[in-house]
Amino acid sequence: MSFEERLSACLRETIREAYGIELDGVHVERPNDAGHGDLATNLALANAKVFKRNPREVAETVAGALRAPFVERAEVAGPGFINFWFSPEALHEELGALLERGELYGRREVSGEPVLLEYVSANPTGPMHVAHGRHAAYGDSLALILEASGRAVWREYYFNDGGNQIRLLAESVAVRYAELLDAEWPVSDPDALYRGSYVAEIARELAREHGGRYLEPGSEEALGEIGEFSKERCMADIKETLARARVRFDRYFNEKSLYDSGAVGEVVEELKSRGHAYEQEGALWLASSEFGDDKDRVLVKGDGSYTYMAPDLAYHRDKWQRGFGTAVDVLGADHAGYPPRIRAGLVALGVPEDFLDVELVRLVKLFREGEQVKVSKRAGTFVTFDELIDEVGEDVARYFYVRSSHRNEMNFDLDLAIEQSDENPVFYVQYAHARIASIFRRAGVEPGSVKSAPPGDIAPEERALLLELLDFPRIVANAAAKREVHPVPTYLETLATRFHQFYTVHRVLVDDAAVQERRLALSAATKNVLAIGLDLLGVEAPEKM
RNA sequence: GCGCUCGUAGCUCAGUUGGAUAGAGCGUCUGACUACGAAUCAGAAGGUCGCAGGUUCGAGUCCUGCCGAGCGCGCCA
Repeated sequence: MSFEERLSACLRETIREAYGIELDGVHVERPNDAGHGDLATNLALANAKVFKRNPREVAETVAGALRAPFVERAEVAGPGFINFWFSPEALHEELGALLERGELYGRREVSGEPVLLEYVSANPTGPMHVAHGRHAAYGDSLALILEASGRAVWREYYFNDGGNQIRLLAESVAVRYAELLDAEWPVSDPDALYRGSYVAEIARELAREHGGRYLEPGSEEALGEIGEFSKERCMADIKETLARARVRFDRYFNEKSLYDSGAVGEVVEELKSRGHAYEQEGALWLASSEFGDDKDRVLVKGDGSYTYMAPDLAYHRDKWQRGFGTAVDVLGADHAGYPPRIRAGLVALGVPEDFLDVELVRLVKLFREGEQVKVSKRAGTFVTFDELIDEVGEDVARYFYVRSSHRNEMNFDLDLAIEQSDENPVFYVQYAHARIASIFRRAGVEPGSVKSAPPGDIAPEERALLLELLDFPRIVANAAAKREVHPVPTYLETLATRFHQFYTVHRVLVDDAAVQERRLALSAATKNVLAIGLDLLGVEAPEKM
């Protein structure tokens, strides 16, 4: 149990004894100002109405009556805050416990129902671009953070290969393919075609591998084959990029399999039989407005084909049937209208309303030389995730993406990212790790072998560093609960700062054996937490830089 | 028009149930390497937290209105 939790419990106990009052919870927090103690509480102020007494008087009473073995000193300050300082013995005990936990520090035992996390889910109609990169970095780190917080996570990538996107890709490739072979492929709408250079590349590969075998302009069958080929190429390319960015998935789920298994048809029939679908103007509608959506949605179009809603509902029902307790979809903010309608459909199918959670990731705005770059896949004016990694490297790319909240729009200045990539904050954090590794090399000690620290007075810089280290489990738990990744980089930068400050003032390798042992313990703990934290972000923790 | 989200330093961003003097990085300026890595540290400058009200002992945080930006409101996904 953390100091926060223990102190909070002690305070409730003290208040129960002193006033006979049972408070629901006592809020304890780390003050911004080190002069305000290691922990502080505003309980006397926050509960002034309950106590019906002057907050300062309550604070004095509580501070005087508190019995908490790890607290050395409690002081009343300001209008009624109580500030607490830990005893050196308790701090050393915590440091020892941290070292003992090793790489499991900050992790909770896995329990509860597994969560299915779906992210990226880019359709295989081209390479991943920088916005997909943000989804990949956020999703993968979120999965790691959820796992650290004790949730079992299954990662899934869903892609549409049943609709007309693939057909459009096929036509785009077919036109180029025909050109290569001095022929012409007729298309209904030339302006709708994809134009990126990858289209021509796929066409070249098609010609190289299969020659003129599919050169049957206008043939639907040939187009289907070209679509298959193109889709496979794009998917392979996407998987390669994901692997490069250290983004993992347990399963790639394709839309087509839902048609093949009959799941789509089943869902539509079930909605009909449950009385939540009706025919109108030649189409079949889902009565989603009965379940909180703004309006009803079309499930089956007038021409008999399904809208995306049908397979999507089949997919999400499949998630539910597979026994997951929660499904979290990571989607682009331009899909904001999606959650209410898909949730409505699920409720209509008898799936609990809170089964599906959605995290919307905001747009990535690209800038080049101060000017915004309009991204268009069809026009081919986009920057790929691969190109970004080429420029700045995997670590910078991943760190940069998750450093800011996914709920906010991100301005990505390419020139700045490239120019400043050697001053990126990720190196600041990595440097702290490498610096510590260097100390241990010099000392001839294995960091992992340090399991305890001798007690003794500690300097303010050491205390500040240690308190920061002890805050890590709370950071992970909060990040998981709020499904945010960015608190982790923020924390790591603060931790790195605490270490650099400590390092500047105190020498680790000194003659006094007890002092050296304690500082090595502190350094080993810092190295451990930095490595764990960076790992949650998919970033390397280097021994040397 | 209706709905949702957002607005914090020149730039990119943090800010823990509402708490004490709103913090980092980059950029600018000034210092610090003859013992463990200067990819570092110390300091300075830089803010009406979009604007105006309200609730509260206390508001960047909660409520209302306004201004500005983005997204949604398809038989597209």
